[in-house]
Amino acid sequence: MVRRGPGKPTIADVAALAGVSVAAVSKVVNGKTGISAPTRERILTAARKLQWTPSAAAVALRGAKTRAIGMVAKRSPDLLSADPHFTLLISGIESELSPLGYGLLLHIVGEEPSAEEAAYRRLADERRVDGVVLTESRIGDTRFELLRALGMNTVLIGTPWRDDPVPAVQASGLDSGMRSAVEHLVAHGHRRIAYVSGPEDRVHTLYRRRVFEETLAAHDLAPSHTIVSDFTAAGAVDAVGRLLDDRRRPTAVLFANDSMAVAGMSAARRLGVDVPGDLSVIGHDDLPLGELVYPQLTTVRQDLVGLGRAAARVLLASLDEIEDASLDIRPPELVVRESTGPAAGRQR
Amino acid sequence: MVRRGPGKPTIADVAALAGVSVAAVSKVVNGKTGISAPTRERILTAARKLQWTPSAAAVALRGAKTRAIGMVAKRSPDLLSADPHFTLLISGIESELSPLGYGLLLHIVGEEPSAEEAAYRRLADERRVDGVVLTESRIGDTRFELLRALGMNTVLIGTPWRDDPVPAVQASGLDSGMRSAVEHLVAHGHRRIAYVSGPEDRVHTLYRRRVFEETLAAHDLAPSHTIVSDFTAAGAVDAVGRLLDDRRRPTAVLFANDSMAVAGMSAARRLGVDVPGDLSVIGHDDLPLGELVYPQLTTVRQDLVGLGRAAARVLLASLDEIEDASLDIRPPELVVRESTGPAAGRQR
DNA sequence: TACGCTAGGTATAACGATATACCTGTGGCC
DNA sequence: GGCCACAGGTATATCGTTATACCTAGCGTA
Repeated sequence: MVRRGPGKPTIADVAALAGVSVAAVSKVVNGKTGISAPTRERILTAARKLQWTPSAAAVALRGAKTRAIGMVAKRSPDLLSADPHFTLLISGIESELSPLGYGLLLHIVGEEPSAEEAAYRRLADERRVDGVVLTESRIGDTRFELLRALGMNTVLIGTPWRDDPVPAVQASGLDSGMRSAVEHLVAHGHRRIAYVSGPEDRVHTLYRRRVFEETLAAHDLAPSHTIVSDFTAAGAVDAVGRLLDDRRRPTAVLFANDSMAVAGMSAARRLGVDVPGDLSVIGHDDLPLGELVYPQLTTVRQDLVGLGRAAARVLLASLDEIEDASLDIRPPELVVRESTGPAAGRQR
Repeated sequence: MVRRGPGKPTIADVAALAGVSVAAVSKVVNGKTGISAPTRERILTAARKLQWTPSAAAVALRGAKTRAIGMVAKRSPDLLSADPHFTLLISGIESELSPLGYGLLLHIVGEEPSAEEAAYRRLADERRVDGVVLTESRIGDTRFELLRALGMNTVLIGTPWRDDPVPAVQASGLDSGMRSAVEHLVAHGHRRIAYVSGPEDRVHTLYRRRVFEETLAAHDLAPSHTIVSDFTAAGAVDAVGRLLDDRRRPTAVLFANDSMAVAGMSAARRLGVDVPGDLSVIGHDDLPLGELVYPQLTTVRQDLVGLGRAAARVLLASLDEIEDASLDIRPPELVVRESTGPAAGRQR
């Protein structure tokens, strides 16, 4: 049998090496007073020599703090990788958690309705995390109640459904992105503008559609088409097919995310429709993807990393890890690139 | 002061409700023998009624098993979201971990050299995870030694550097993807073929370049250009610029990942070079992105989800959670789409 | 009858860190 | 000189589970 390494040092080993009690070591590493400077030094040196760090499990058991945050992403792998929305949020969250030694416990569940709830329940029941981040606020969302019942710290990225008293983070001037997108199109002479939205159970889907319609109405216009889609490439291709089939086809389309927009652009060009010559296309989120393609995608930038960071800070504040949760999130703004132009039939 | 909910039930509460000792409860939930069927039922009912689940922290402290796996991704948020490589791996890993109640603790660190090591060290020192997944095997990789020294279960996704005795998962027939990509091009009459690789410290970069050169050599050809890039869009654009500037410009380019390939295609078209008419382009990984764009990207498919799953299984096996770690990973294969065609100057 | 054996439990010591309560020696002060 | 205060510690209960050792009743057997 092999010796299992040094067997992992414990606080007792450090105490023994420094010639003090375990309590003294604990006090030093937790910054409590009552230990003289020379003793403190001896203890710290001993800890360094043994490469000792407090065991997360023991700390968690004692203090009921796990120093971890949970997040459940409800998406199929394919969709997840096609749309790096989550990835950016996660990056933002991590960037705030890391410096404080917090970890992010991630669960990816499929579309089965019960899987998500089960995942949250497990995180809470097993006390694996100190808080959770919720994304994609949905109509009739039951997750808040569940988590409140489980006594879990929660923060939502997005707009709460109704007036749910859940802490939420969102950018100020939330409608500015969609509004300036529509106005950009109108200013370029577009009169028939379509919207391809995400699934209707999302709160932001309805919100953005409302802004879309209101902005058009302010210019005495109505949506030419509104198609409910599903964030997939296939959905986008299908939507574009239907839009272009129409005798009164739109001259511009807004998509609910960038991957649909890119897929839509390709579908249009495959049908012999030039972007932006015959059809202007606008995406949403400003993922790196949009800059990669030709023509580059005009899109509504959303500060996803900022949203992630802000969400993390809200949780950290309610865990008394930081004083002030506030962090300003850049408001959504239109990024004009190459996929939009003057309305067809007007340009010459 | 508000009563803090039910105060979270413990095993003792369950035992009390069932009228047995805590030990009896523990035995039942862990499937040990020595408890009669009726008592077992009483205990299970009590547990259900109280919604009790063992506290992860206490279990971890006792058994030294945290039921969590760690992973450190070393990338900037931008790069991470441009290239969903990691996302797919994570999906695969999660799909194996979830059913067994294991969690994935994710850390995203920037490019600073020390950050990654610090993250691994922290995972190990604090005993937050039972094992870690390593990706992107690098030349002169120090992570294995570090983790071995820390006594951490480790699995590498990719080819180990030298003969490092670290458990690794990779597809069989690893070179088949790159080889058939080159052969596809040669068969279409391409003679001047370039390769835009990722950073040179990656093991797979060198490996693929070797396969690239060997396959060409088998057809009495040599690489027209080899450019070392960095997985970014800017890097790809720059590379394409240099390739097309050359009087003896290549008629085909292979890129080390799909985002570079897509960015490269766009750059070419922006320079008035038709894809695939004037330049054939091949990517690597087969991310959903490749199907979104126009023309659709010919690429080398890699079973990233499978690799993630296999890695998770190796760890689970070494943690005695499953018997057999084996899982077959689909070998890399060429997916021919629209971005490749006959060599320019040959077609008519 | 005494003995052993087993099924079906119970009591309790870990696991590692922390907070609380409790010592102890020294100096200051009246 | 006697007493107190306080710096600088120590000893230990505790968190929730699990594993180990140990009971105990009931039955079969010599």
